[in-house]
Amino acid sequence: MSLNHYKPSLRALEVFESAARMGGFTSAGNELGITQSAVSRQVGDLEAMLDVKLFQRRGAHVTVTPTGMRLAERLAVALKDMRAAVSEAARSDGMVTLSMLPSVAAKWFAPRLGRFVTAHPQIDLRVSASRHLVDFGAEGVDAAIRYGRGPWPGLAAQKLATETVSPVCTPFYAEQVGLNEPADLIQATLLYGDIPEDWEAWFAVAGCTENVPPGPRLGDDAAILQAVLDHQGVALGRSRLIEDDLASGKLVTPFDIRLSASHAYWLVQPEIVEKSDAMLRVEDWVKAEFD
Amino acid sequence: MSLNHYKPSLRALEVFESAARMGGFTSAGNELGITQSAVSRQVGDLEAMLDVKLFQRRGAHVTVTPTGMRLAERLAVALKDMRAAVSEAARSDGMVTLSMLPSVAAKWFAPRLGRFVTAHPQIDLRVSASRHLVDFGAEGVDAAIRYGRGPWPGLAAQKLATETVSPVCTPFYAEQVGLNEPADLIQATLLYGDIPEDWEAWFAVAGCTENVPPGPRLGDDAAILQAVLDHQGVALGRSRLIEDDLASGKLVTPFDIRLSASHAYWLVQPEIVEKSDAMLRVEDWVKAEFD
DNA sequence: AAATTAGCATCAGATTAAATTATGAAGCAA
DNA sequence: TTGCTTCATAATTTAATCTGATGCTAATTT
Repeated sequence: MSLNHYKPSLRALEVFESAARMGGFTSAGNELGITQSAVSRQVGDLEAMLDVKLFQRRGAHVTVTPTGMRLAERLAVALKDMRAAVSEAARSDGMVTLSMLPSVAAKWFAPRLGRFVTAHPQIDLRVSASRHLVDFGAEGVDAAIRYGRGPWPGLAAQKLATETVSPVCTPFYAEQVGLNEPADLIQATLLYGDIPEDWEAWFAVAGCTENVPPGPRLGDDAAILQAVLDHQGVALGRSRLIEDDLASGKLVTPFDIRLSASHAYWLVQPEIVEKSDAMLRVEDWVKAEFD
Repeated sequence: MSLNHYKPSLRALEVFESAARMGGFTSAGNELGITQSAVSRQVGDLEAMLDVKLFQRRGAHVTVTPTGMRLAERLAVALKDMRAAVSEAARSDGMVTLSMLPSVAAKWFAPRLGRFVTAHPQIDLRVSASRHLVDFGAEGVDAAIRYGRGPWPGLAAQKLATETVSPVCTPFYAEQVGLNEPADLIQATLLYGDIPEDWEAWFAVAGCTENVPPGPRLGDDAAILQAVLDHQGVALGRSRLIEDDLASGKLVTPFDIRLSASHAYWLVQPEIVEKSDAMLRVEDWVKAEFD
């Protein structure tokens, strides 16, 4: 029956889609910059190949059949996607997208962004701040700064830095509650973050035998730091994220007792992918900034 | 800079996608049934056209760049869609898909299906039973039987039939409750359907001045008829949907008082689409069955 | 009814795109 | 080094696609 069993050229599909959308072969030819004759042949060949009527001919007019309509609609979507993907790819040269947690973006990256732009004006560096494990290919992300235990399957991970955690609060809050030694924390509001076990671990390191008082769990580290800045309580601050606020005096660490964090910062990238020049420079810069 | 600003041939994209997925030009060529050389050229031309590096070359090996990776992933999805659409279209010849409400499918269509198949063995008629207003193109539906006021914008609607509604219940239930005149319904459980106002309208037609008692609203007409068959109460039955159960004696209409329904049955199709022979025959059959 | 018009089909030939073959170079492994 | 694999490039061939002329059909106008 069908000799040439279906695997029509994409060109034929493209032409057909236009014909269906424009409602005629002449206007489709117009849109595509080819003649009516060419459109007619492509459509005819496609119909023969699929052994399906895509248009009903009646003299000077053609009308899509339901089958043709459905095919055309699906092709239209796919073609649009392809064109969008292509034009994005064409635009994305010299662009590097870095994914990281909102807290890292706000507290580590943002203060350094100005310096990066000065050092590398030709690189279009973008940050995608999100809390989920990013899908590099699908989301157009080139690399990620992750906070975790690493490594991750299928991904190349380079350890950037470890850090310590210690209680932080505002100077005002420390004085108000009277934080002189770890045991005074019993009187304070403890804010719990992404890794709630850390408070217990810190109390152990501090040699404090009292029960660890409970407190609100706000979830997002950026939100917790904001709460601390608002004099809401004491949180365990990650050394890499509180540098700035300590330097400016907005926050203080009332005790000099630090717990080594169980998680570290990593620079993560898909394994099979080749790094661009821009990417390599971003990578070097990130590593340098973490030292 | 870029002479041939982007509008690469779909073939080039197809070839590139394969190369990215297979991780090499030779194996891509293999997959596509062409030579390595052809792949190399397509990819090279594509890169030149977009002015983007899609692969990093190092002697005998190529590695996708992040940009290439992202492009390839998106193309892969689109190409898969296109191929699926094509092979579905090829398969869907002589097939007609009819959308209707589950209640209509169960009570009107199902009893007639055998007859249709006998009369038109060469037509592959499919029924899509759903309660939402179907999107013909996207869902691959050729026509719909709708119950409503019509017409609908962009759609060609032919009125099939009007109908009447009247209370129905099982003979057992009628006797148990003692349904002799409309006022006896006060003692019964009234089941409310998609158009709850109808009970009130029917009471008015019946000349019954009592307050209409409340009752459960089950929503789906098919569910309501099932509840009636289970001796759960009295519902307003649409004449077109209860024919069978009345004929078989499973249901009775205790009073011969009928309300003309505000809604009618319509055969609905997209306007711009050309009906196939199979579709025309289905259409004729549906109309005939509604008389 | 005849003429006109718009739009599609079809054919032979021209043009362009794509693929091939042959060859060279770059990396990698023994 | 010597193979071995794989990609790049160039010249050539092949295949796909397009064109232009012409004929056809159905609808519309005269």
